[in-house]
Amino acid sequence: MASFKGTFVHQMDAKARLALPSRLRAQIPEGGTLTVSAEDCLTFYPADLWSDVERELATLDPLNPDARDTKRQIFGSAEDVTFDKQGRIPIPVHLRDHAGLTKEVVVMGVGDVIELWDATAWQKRHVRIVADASDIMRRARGGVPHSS
Amino acid sequence: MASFKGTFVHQMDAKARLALPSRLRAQIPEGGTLTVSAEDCLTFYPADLWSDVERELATLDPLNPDARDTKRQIFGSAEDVTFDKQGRIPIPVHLRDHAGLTKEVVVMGVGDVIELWDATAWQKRHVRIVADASDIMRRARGGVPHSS
DNA sequence: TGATTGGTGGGTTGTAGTGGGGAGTAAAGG
DNA sequence: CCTTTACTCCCCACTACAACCCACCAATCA
Repeated sequence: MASFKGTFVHQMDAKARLALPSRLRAQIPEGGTLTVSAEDCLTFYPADLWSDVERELATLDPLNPDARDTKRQIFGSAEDVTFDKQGRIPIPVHLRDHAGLTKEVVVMGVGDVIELWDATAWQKRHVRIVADASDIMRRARGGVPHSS
Repeated sequence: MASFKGTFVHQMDAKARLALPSRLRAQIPEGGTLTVSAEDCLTFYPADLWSDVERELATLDPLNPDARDTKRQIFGSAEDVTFDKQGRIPIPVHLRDHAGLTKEVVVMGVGDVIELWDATAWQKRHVRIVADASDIMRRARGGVPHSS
């Protein structure tokens, strides 16, 4: 299983291309799947991990309307991405919009996935995380619902 | 098994032809079957999956009136579709009407099937799905009956 | 300091999406 | 039975975008 670490700031160019850091890219030569996160960022799943997600969704009951909406939300916003010769991936418009990506993008290794944040959006969230670090980490175990 | 992902907006032309995105089309060179969904949209089943659907429907109890209506709805409106040389499929009138398709059509990969939505209809539903995402995904697992 | 690797930018080519014309086929009507 | 009409399919043409290629710059390491 891949283990992604570290934070990098990269530039998304005018053609909406984004270079993933070679440190991270080295672990996923075959590419993977990019989709929206529950937060205002994007999540990149390596190919093997994404197939786990699909297996999970396949177990949902096709006769349940909520299950269908769930699959629409997940699959509909997902995109397969591969690297060009320079190690860049194109970011589709709807994903760009969801995460509010403009130019400066924070690429972050988060264990088994990679997250993409708009630089200023991440900055704001980061100071909050640092400030509340002890509380957050305590609650992380509990499963206590939290207010955004 | 095919895995359809992504959301695309395509134009249905005056002759009621609709081009499927090449990303999706590449997975189904032989065409498939188009029919109505439980929601206000159309569902495209790749050829191999459609036979599963038929098998599934065959297991429904013939003494159950709802089962009979279900079979009428699904089989009665189903149409085999193949691509023309430009990768387009013709949308029959009754299917167009069911989904309220006019010109702008949202083509969405939803795992093992492809769904066709009228653009504005999907837009409305999408904001609702996003707003209620956590509830919907919880119910998707539970099988709790839902309103609307 | 030279070489190599990683990130960024730009030009070019191929292909996907769209629209319209024309031929072939089947249905409808005289 | 022949004619007309409508519809479907096929083909061609245009446009726009996406993928590929090449070149440069900066940073790191020997």
